[in-house]
Amino acid sequence: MTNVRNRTRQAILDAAIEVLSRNPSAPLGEVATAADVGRTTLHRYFPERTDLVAALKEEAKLRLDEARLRARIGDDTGAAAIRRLCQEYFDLGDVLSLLFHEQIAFDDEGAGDDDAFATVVQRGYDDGSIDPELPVTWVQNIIWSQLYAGWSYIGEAHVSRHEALRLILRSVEGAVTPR
Amino acid sequence: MTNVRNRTRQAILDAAIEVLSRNPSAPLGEVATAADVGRTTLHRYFPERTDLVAALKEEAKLRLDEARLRARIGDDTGAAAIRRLCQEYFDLGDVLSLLFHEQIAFDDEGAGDDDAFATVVQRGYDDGSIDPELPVTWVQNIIWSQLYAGWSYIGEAHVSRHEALRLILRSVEGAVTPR
DNA sequence: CCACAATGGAACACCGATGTTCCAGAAAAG
DNA sequence: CTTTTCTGGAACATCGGTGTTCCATTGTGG
Repeated sequence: MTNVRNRTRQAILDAAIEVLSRNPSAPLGEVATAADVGRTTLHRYFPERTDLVAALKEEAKLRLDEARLRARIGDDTGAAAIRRLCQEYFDLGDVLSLLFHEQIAFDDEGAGDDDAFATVVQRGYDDGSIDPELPVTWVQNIIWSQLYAGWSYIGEAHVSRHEALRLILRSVEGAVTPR
Repeated sequence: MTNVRNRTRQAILDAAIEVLSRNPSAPLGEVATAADVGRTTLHRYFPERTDLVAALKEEAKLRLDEARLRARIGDDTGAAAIRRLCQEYFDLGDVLSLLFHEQIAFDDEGAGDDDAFATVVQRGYDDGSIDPELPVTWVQNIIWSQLYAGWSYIGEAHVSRHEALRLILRSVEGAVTPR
């Protein structure tokens, strides 16, 4: 039934996120294996590789939106909102690496997201928690790059997720706060 | 003669840096074309793809070392030294993207480089220009991720190299300075 | 000018990933 | 239990990148 199909489809997507985030050009067979599914079945759900990648972008965008909602970026000062946003994004884990390796990142998030983010930063300019010298897009870049740095740091330095998150928040705040 | 050979070899390496930094899995034919060289010739200098990649790592390490020397990281405060290091690294351009896409980055730079860097950061701890809460490796991560962010920012936001560098330096300094 | 080195194009075999088809077995729905 | 759906393995054709060989051409150095 459609229930089974959804479950299989989701299993494939999850596996794809895990595998392709580490190696964007991994063969589809690896994805299928990771999803505990035959390669045939994978092709049944996503006829071509591009179809899988497209669905993956959708999925990523979805999770990104959810994270943004959880962060309640409308509350508090701009900097505080961004801090919460970083925390939520951090928990996305593999999705982040995926967003990096593919060039799906910023521009592609959909206009709605960009606007919401711009509003937050603007609020930060006004309430004095974000340096007005830094353009909105640059603030965005800082966040992404620090998140990526944090995740790779976990792998390199054998550090807990918690500690990595602490460093990320510290660095982003330092980079964004007016001097 | 060996003179001609060196020139050809270098042309291939330069082209490889340019092409593979944008797309690490680009076919060798593209590299050859970019180098104005026949694919046959490329194979004559680098029999297998892995040979080219290895030589590329050498070349990158070389340029990295040169940049570090130019930065004179032994002088001034720790933060000032790191600032100059960022400037020099920034000028490496494509090499940076290459170092990112391959996993050649940090760990692989050779122990000598790591030690030199650790010394600088330590000096920063002592002279109060770098926050002692931030581990050496994390400072390293900040630098790399901000440099990468800066270069992608140039492509996205249509901003001059100079402006991107300014933002990088501003952000790194903010992230590293004790509060 | 001559000999030798270096080059690039063409043709080839090879390999791994991709996408397709077919079929038999498992699982869910009725 | 029976029917229908979903699955996964095997076999296959195809395609693009890789690495090799051969040969004719260019050009560099003596």
